[in-house]
Amino acid sequence: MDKLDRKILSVLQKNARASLQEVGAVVGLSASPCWGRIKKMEEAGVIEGYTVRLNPLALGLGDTVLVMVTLDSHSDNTLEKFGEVLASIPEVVEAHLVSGEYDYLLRVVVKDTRDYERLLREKLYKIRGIRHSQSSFVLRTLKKADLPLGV
Amino acid sequence: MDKLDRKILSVLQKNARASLQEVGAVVGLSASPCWGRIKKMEEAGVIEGYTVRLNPLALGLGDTVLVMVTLDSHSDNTLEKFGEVLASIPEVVEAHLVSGEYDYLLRVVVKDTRDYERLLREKLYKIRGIRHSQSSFVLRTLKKADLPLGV
DNA sequence: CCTGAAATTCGGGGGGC
DNA sequence: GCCCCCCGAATTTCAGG
Repeated sequence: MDKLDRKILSVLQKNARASLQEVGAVVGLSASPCWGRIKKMEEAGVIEGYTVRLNPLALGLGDTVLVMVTLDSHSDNTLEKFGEVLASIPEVVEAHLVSGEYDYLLRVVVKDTRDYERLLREKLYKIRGIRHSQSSFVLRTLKKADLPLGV
Repeated sequence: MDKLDRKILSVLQKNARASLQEVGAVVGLSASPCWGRIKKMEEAGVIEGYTVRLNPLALGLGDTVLVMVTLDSHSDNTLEKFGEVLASIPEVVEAHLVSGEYDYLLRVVVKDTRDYERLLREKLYKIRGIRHSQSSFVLRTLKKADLPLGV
């Protein structure tokens, strides 16, 4: 992981389909060493995969909701069960155990507020062990940036 | 945007470097119509780009912090200024205007708690117009999923 | 809108420096 | 380590159904 590796990652973060020659041109290498470095970072687990950035609105997913959750009990069992249930709800795209006033922060993506109400009623409110939850709608996204690689 | 398009996106979300033949094999098409559909979705803005999923820990970025911010004033000017300042801080990887008890939720990625303290002191606390802020560390991530495409 | 094939570009892997 | 070159595979274009 030297400066060149970080430069390569920075290019790939902006466009993961850039050809090796394009990557090489930016970082000042030819294609083959770039290829070797990328393979190495894939094997080392630095690169976890390649994905597409989608526009949720264009897909009919108009609302993102941040849900702050507090659990009743903090036993290993409750925690594990909660994780399992969340894994089975596709609208829950992120779930984090956090420090502070509440226990979890979920990011939920839905079509609209009606869809969210349905999700709350049919899925989230049915989860046992939730003491309290608070929903916060994303009204506007000001920034969505790549990881800071310092290059 | 029919079922096939969503299926293609679902494949690309899991692996944006899948060859057109691999994509085609999954959705039941040959390579060329897949290519055409992908191009169309790129032009329509459904696909915003391709990126790499990185392991922050492997890059020395050990801590993710969620910062809830309340502003003093909600004038257009304050709001715009705040956005501009956030744009210039690479550690702030996401910033959302939200409904509810506070105004903004930021996602900040740093090396460690010392690094976060430095960021707070040198950058965030210097921003004019912040009434209150509250930091919440991500202790564990239970889920990180693709957008729900219903396929 | 698809299939299938042709032309072009790219990925993946050697050998030399 | 990197660069250059080669071969097989992928992308992209375009005929025809």
